[in-house]
Amino acid sequence: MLSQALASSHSITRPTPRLREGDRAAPYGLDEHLSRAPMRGVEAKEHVFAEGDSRSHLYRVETGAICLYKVLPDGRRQVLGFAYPGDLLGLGALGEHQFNAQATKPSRLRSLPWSTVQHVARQDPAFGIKLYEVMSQELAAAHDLLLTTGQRTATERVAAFLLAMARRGERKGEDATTINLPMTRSDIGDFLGLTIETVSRTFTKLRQLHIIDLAQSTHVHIRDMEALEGLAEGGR
Amino acid sequence: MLSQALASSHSITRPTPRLREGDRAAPYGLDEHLSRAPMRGVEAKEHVFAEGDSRSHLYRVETGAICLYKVLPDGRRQVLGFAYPGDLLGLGALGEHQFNAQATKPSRLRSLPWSTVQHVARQDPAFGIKLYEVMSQELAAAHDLLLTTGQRTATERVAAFLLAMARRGERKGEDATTINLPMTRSDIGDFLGLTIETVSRTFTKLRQLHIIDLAQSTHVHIRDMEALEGLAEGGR
DNA sequence: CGAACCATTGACCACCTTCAATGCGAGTGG
DNA sequence: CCACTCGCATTGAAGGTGGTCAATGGTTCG
Repeated sequence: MLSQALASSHSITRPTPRLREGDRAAPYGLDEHLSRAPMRGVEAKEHVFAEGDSRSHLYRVETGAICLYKVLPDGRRQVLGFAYPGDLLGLGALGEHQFNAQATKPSRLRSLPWSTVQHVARQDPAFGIKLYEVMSQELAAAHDLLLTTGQRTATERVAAFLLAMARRGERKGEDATTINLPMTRSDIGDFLGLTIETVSRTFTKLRQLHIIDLAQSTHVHIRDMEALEGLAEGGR
Repeated sequence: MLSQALASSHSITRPTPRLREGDRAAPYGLDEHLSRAPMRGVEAKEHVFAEGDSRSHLYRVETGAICLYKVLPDGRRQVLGFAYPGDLLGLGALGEHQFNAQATKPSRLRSLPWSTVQHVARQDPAFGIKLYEVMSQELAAAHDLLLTTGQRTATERVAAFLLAMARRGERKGEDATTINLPMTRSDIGDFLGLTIETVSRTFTKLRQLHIIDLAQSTHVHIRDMEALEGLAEGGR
């Protein structure tokens, strides 16, 4: 058993946990309801919901990008993740929302009242299990981010972030070497636990190393994928 | 609606998100099975399971304390949390465990095969929903830890950690001003994203400020709860 | 064209890490 | 019973990474 080999900690070599985006795909049954649900448009910087709001609706992002974050009383902000088209929004313990959800650019979402979700749950006894699996993926994504913000250096964090974005685009059929960043440096910094200056300097450093191109600040082209992967894993 | 007031970010004042321990209480039905489940003993430093192991059992901690962590290839470690008596262990997406679970001291756990869990799920249509709620709490705890490791200073992190431990003890009927730490400085450091030296120095600093007493390294007495709360919230 | 916002770059510095030595407590064997 | 050892915690000194403060540059939008 593996437990034996782990008698002392710090001795494990595994595939690096990657910074993953929680793919919040909707379970069957819910999909149909969502596809018929009314569309809600939000402008850039507008909030879909805020921490403390009662959990009135379940959302699915159709277009745009939503930034999920928590704030400390003095304004320091931690971005927990981003929701992209196809992702579910608003899942979580009953009662109130535990974080804020703010559009980083004009976006559209399908919104389904929780009463409908509960209706679906009653129809489908396996529905709860599916929600559980969605939450498990969210939790795994949060754990990966914890590992990143808690242990990695600035360069590693930015490299891991870019790779995660590239892979996300790839899964959606886009070119893996081309990344479009639908968020500001501030969003990225607060996501990775860095300041905007450090994020910017790290981008510049990657550009000077010929690992990426930066035509515009929102448009990244990966020149050297292997180097980027090397940096993300422990290249400091 | 609150969304209005949030048109610009960084303008929110809410009760500070506290570093919370995920109370992994078992849903009804499962409890009965768990109470009859065989007990498994683990020694200090022994692993209950490792990342990559197949998810064969669901555990409930009966005595002791279990450290949950992930490691990077070069050995850097992020502790995701600790499981104490009453907490469930081994929940998560199907397939493989996503992190390691290692006893910090001699511990005992009830272990239930996943086949039994699935049996319970078939009996109780609401069981999935309960699992979902448990995972939601886990996710909220992970988000709080993210906010802490990503944004707080060393002093704030340690203060928040001590407060979380004090409140946990309080909920179990213990004196809120007395904390027993069933883990090493290394575990605490890897939990908070700090080195053992910084953790140790911060403890010393809190002692010199007459906020805590440190009879032994594992035994903390809180002298000034309000000061500790102040530090945790933004006292730097 | 001007204004507002965001990103970049530079200089300085603080906090935390790193490296190293010492202290302390528990367990073991002489 | 004491000496020895091992693991863990504490303390000190030095250095680096990333933060802070500030100025400049670029882009978008009215």
